[in-house]
Amino acid sequence: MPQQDQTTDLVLREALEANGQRFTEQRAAVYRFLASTDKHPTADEVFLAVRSEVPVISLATVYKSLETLVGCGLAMKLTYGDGSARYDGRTDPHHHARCLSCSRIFDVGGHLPPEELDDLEEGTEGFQVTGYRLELTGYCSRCGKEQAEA
Amino acid sequence: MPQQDQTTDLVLREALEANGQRFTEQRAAVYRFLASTDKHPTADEVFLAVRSEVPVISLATVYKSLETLVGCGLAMKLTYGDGSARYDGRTDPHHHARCLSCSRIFDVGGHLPPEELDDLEEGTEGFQVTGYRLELTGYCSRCGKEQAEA
DNA sequence: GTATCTGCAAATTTTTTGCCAGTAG
DNA sequence: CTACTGGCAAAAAATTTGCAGATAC
Repeated sequence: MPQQDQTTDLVLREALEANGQRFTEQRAAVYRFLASTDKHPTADEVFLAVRSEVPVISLATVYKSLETLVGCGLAMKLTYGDGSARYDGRTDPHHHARCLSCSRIFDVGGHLPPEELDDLEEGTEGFQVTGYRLELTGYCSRCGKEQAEA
Repeated sequence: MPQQDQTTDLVLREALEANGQRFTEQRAAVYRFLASTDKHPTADEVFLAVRSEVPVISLATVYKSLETLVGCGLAMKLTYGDGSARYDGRTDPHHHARCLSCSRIFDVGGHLPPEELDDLEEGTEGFQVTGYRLELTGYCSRCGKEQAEA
């Protein structure tokens, strides 16, 4: 097992134990895949990818594992209008850009300055804000090109 | 029919015609309901509400009508991790605050200053930004109170 | 008159659940 | 050991679709 995977496994083990959950090979495989990609796969895509490394895993287990990871703060669940949920292994503050044509998700760095959030919170009347999610919509370079050519 | 409904119907009619679609009583009922509430109902909730006014409408038609409205720019489809999509009849720029406890959605006024968006777009490398969506997460006044009491 | 829309029921898609055997701690 | 997990298959939930009759224009 590569050095990097050992580190990843350790992170996972500690997060699981902190939440009173057990470390299992299936959860590790799901987490390793999520941590290794900058894509934002659906549960089914995770299943297909993981199955090629850990042949014995079921789709239901992938769903359960993903929810466990989300519960431990090691992944984020993203939902868009296209039917299935997507999962993101990055937990540092960042945003997403979603292509309206091909539905792929891209990472965007940076974060809003605190004063902007304060301004927004002013209008919330007793709503206690703990976080936020920002998503740009538009067309990725590939789809934008196709549009221009059409 | 109240004056306001006549205006609402006219808006709908024009938007539909601009998109080559027909004005129907079912679409009007769905749109009137969406425009009259500041809730963010699911398709099923729209169905239940509309059915009490227009007894003969089916859930499938509600789904079709909602998609038509979204296509005409008269409504927005919002998805969260809780299974079903929600629809928002407000089309002016505004944000949402979602309660992590009860899952209700609240409107938040205001919009980001353009320079913030420009900053974000810098990191997108060829992604052509057409819009954005910002969502605050936290606890609404009702659920926040319950938490404090517990 | 004709293309579009609706209602119905059936199909699809996505996600969750119950239950028994297996395994981590 | 004992409780938590995984696999399987079945169920549930959400949404979409095919088609015949109805309707807007």
